[in-house]
Amino acid sequence: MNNRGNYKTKQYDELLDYLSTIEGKHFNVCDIHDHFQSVGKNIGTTTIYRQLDRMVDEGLVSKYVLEPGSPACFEYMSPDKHIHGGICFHLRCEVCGRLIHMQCDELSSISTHIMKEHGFRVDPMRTVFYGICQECMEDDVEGKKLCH
Amino acid sequence: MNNRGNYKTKQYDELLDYLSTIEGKHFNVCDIHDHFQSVGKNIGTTTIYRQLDRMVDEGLVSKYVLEPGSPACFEYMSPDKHIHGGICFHLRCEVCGRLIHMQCDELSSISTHIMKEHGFRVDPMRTVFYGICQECMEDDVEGKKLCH
DNA sequence: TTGCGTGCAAAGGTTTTGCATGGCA
DNA sequence: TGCCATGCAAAACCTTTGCACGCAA
Repeated sequence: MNNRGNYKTKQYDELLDYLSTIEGKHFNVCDIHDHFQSVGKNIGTTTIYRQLDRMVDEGLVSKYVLEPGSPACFEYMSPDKHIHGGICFHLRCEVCGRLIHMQCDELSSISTHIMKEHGFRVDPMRTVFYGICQECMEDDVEGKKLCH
Repeated sequence: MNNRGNYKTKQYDELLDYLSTIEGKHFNVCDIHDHFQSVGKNIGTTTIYRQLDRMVDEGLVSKYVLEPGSPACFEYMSPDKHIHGGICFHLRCEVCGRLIHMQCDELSSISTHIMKEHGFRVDPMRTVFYGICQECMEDDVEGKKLCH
C-alpha cells in the first residue's frame, strides 16, 4: 500500500473534517452530497465515491451493503478508537431497517473461535448480523415473518 | 402468511426441481436463467426474481447481498435440513470472493448471546461474516490488506 | 370465469467509467 | 512540469414496475 499516489486535496480534507463530526453515525453518498450542498459547497458524487473507497482501504471508513438497489451505508471511525476501542459488530433489523451498533467484549470470542476452528479471519468492520430488533419483536402481534 | 394466493405453476415446479439438484451451492439469477436456456427452456428473469423472493419468504432460499452492483447471491436448502440441520452461517472472503459454509454448533451460542444480552434475534440464513480465508492469508506475502 | 403468474419492454436507482480540466507536489 | 484528482455526462448494471396475455384453480 504505502501511499500509492494519494494527494491531499481540498475535497479530501473537507470530507474528513465533516466525517469526524458524524463519527459512529451511518450515512450514504447522497447524505454527504446533500450536506455539502446545504453549506454552499459542491463535491461531485463521483469524488465522494472515490474518496470513501479510499478511506475504506485505509480502514477509516466501514462500508455495508444492506440490500440490493439501495445505496451502500458507510460509517466513519477515527484512528484512535480503532486502537483503543473494542470489537464492534453491527445488527441490521430487517423490519424497521435500522443499523444498530453492538459493542461487546464477549463477541471477540466469536472472532477467535472462527479464526482457530475455521481458519478464517473475520473483519468486524464489514460484518453485519441480520435479524429482528427488540422493538419490532414487541410490535409484532400477528407473528408474521418471525417464525418461519 | 398462509398461502396468500400462491399458484403452483410450471415455472415454480421447474425452478424448485432444479434448485434441489444444486442444494447448498451458491447461485445468482443469471446462473438460473442461463441454466434453463442451456436446456432449451426459457424462464424470464423477472419470474426468477419473483419466485426466488417468494422462496426467501417461505424460508426455502437464503439471499445474500455481497457488494453493490454485483448480483445478489442465493442458496437453496431443503425443508428437511432446515429442521434437522444445525445453525449455518456464511463466511465471505474479501480477497478471493468465495462464499464459504460454516456449520458449527458453537455458533448457536452466538445467537443465544445476542438474543439475551442485546435483545436481537439473529437470522443466520441472512448473516455473512466478512474477512479473509486461510488460503488467501497463506498466499499473501506482502502483508497487504491483512493488518491495517 | 376470476385472478394470479408470466415475460417482454421500459423505468428506476446506484455505482462506475471516459475525458477534459484543474490542482497538488 | 508531471501526474493525480475532480466533476460532469454517459454508460453499465442489477432489480423493479407496467401491462397485455396466458394459465391455474
